[in-house]
Amino acid sequence: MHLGKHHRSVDDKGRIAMPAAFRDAFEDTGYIAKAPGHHCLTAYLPGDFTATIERLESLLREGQATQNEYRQFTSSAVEISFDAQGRFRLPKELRDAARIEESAIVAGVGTRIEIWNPDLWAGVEADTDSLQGERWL
Amino acid sequence: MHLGKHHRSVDDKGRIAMPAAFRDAFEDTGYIAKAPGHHCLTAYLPGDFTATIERLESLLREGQATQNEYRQFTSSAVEISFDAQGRFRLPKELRDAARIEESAIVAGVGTRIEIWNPDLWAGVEADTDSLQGERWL
DNA sequence: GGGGAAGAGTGGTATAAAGTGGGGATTTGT
DNA sequence: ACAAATCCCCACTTTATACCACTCTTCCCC
Repeated sequence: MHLGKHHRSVDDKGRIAMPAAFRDAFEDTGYIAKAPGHHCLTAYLPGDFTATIERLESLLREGQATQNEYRQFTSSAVEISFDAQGRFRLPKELRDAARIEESAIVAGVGTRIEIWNPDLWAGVEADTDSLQGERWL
Repeated sequence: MHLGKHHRSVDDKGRIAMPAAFRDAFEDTGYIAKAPGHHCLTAYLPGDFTATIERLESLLREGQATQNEYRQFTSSAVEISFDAQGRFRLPKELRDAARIEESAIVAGVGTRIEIWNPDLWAGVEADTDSLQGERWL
């Protein structure tokens, strides 16, 4: 279970410090891919990533997903590793896709971890139209 | 069942003493998240928090809740722990969201525990328009 | 009622960890 | 061979965490 929102600087080498709260969940490596819709990126623990791939492949066999969806997801994904300070490198390709420049929001979203352009994330928080917490509080 | 209202100081490190009346209900940890509408914060026992998350995820699968609702709730949440004096640390992010500065009201609200800016809490107590206790007294 | 003990609430200090920036060697590609 | 990108260290600043000290109230028990 991943919780909490963290603002992180992105240096000119594309390095981002994984928040300590999430870091322990990763052993040595992890995976990052474009989220469907490409508004943000999603970071996966190794086990979660392979499970996601298998789920997608299963949908593919059942005709519930397209080959191009499969192509986009797998080809956007990269394996990441951490340096001695707990940082990982986000390839320029993925930074551009999510419009991430000098800083980013790393958010724990329950089952997943998302990486956002701060301005786009502000849009998520401004979306109060859907706030109807009475239903689940 | 949580009852009672307690005024607590918040020091410059964001520490708040959990009222002794509530403290025993928490074993070692608990969770705090922004309440929908963000007028206050809600503190959860570990079991209550996971139950709430599961309720929300269930609504999400059924299309009764949005991804942004899920993002807002999970990314606002933090796990808390208590020091030897029974205090927990409230991150600045959450203090700002609930406009909590040098003191706060910690109130037992039956099924949940809420944390308020004292002035905003005064507004709750001043709201006598909606008092219609005849129906349930 | 007085004295003492225990618990609750508050404040401060020291230590460890997290986050950030940068240099230089090595690799990669052109 | 050269430029660009990547990797591996090292250094510094800020923030969090653990620890210790003190006050005040409450509750016993004598």
